[in-house]
Amino acid sequence: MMTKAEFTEQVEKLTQELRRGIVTLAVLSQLDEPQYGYSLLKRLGDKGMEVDQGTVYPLLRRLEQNGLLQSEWDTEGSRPRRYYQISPLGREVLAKLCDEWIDITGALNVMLDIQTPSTTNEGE
Amino acid sequence: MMTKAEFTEQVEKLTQELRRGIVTLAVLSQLDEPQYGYSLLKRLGDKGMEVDQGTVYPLLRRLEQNGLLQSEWDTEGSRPRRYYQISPLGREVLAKLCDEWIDITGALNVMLDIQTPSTTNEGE
DNA sequence: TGACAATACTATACGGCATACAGTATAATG
DNA sequence: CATTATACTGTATGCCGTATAGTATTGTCA
Repeated sequence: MMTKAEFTEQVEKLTQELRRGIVTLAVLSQLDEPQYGYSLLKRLGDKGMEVDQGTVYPLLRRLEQNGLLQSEWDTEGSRPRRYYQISPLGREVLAKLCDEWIDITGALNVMLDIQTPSTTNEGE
Repeated sequence: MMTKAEFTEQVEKLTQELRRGIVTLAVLSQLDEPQYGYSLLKRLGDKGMEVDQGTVYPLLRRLEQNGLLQSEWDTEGSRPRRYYQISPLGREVLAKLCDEWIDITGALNVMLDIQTPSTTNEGE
């Protein structure tokens, strides 16, 4: 038997998996202008994507390590901040990922029978 | 330095992460009518979502273990097939996940739209 | 002024899942 | 009768998000 709590837990676990990778896409898309971890965190939250500190900071480091981001310290302000910005390579990758994203959402929305306002309703 | 091959590899890795969890959603959505692994595999492919055997079979087992699917053997046909179908619990979970999916895509599409150079030129 | 919350970052351990890889076995096709 | 497509099982691996803990500064309010 499955209790209500276990049901919720299941949903949360699957939702987490659902968000996986998508957060990366979101982050890359928001780093056209340089931002530091904390500000990015707030910005994503403002736009309706709540992300944990423990997700964002490792993610930023990973992305930089992979060459998709560039960063530098700003020690002149009130306190040291590491500003991240998308790199040229990152832009290329982002473009590819956007394409993939469109494909994926297209396929899935058909399966889920979701009416997307962006897709043209030609045919049928 | 990043070679072309490494670039592609990066994109593929991130795409994989992007698809993560989404495949689950796709599978659940396609199991209103009972299907066996192999037919599901083909069906997903037909709808534009290529998935590997090594992804689908473990996924089906996991989902059944979690109570989201029900399955039974059909040994009467030409060869034994395990037919999977979504369970009542699975339906509930699917509904929730759909809501999440809509939220996530909504937030992300806004973020990605901001990036499109053709749209807003305000602000600088 | 001194305590506490918010800011801002780093580091490590853990668990879940997709994939790779390997294996088993039957049916259809030529 | 051998090869391919079908159809499933099982294990090992790697990556990532999260939890957790830790460090240290800034701002605020009493």
